[in-house]
Amino acid sequence: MRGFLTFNVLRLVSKRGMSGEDLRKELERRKGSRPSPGTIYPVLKSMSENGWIRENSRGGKERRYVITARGRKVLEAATEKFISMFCDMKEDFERIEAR
Amino acid sequence: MRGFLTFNVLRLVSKRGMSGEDLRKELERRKGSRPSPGTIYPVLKSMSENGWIRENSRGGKERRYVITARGRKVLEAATEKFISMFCDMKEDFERIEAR
DNA sequence: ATCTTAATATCGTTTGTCCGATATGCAAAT
DNA sequence: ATTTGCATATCGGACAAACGATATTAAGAT
Repeated sequence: MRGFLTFNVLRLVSKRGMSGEDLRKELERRKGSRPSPGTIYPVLKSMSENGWIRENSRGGKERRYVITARGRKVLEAATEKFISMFCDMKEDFERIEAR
Repeated sequence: MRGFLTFNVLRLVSKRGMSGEDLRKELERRKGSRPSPGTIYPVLKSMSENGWIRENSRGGKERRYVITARGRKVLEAATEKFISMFCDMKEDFERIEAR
C-alpha cells in the first residue's frame, strides 16, 4: 500500500492548517505507520514550491501550512480522478463503516 | 497518481473473471490511460505466484483469471486499510457522483 | 503449411516514493 | 550562555511501479 502520500497531505492540509509533525501523527492514525521525517518534509517542500500550500504561521520551530487557491484546484482535479479510479468503492465504505 | 495497480487488478478480478486485455481496457476507462503490456502481465504473474488469482479458462491465446480464496482474504484486508486511509472520502464520492 | 492477428510474456531501464541517518534551526529552561 | 528537546531540513540510497521494445504463443484464415 504505497503511494498517494502527496494526495493525502493535500487533503489533510485542506481541512485545517497543519505542521509536519501534525501530519506525521495523523497519517500514523490512518495508515498504521508514521512516515519518517525524510518522507514528509521533502513532500511539504515540493508542494510549497508548486504553490499548492503555503506557510501560514511560523510559531518558532513549528511551521504551519495551509492550502492555497491553486492547491484547491489541484485537489479537486485529483479527487475526481481518484473517484473515477475507485468508482465502485462506495459500497465498501458503507459495508466496513457499518461495523 | 501512481501505485495501487495491484489493488485495482485484484478488485476487478474479484468481480468477474478477466483477461489481461480486459483489465487493460477497464483500467483505461477508469484512469484515462491504458497500462502497457509490460505493466499488466508481470502483475498478473506475480499475483498468480502469490496465489491470489488463478487461471480459469485458457480459451486459446486468452487467459482468464479469477480470484482465489486467499486472494479474497488479501483483498478484504487491503480494502480495510484503504478505507482507514481515505476514511473521510465518502462525502467526496457523494458530492461528485451527484452531478 | 503459411500468414495474419491478437494476447501474452520477458527484459532492461526509467521514474517516483519512501526511508534512515544525519544535520540544522529555534525557543525555552537552567 | 549553554544545554535540552523538538521540529524541520537534506542527502544518498533502497525498493517497487510502470514503461517501451521486443519476443513468443495460439488460433483462425487463406
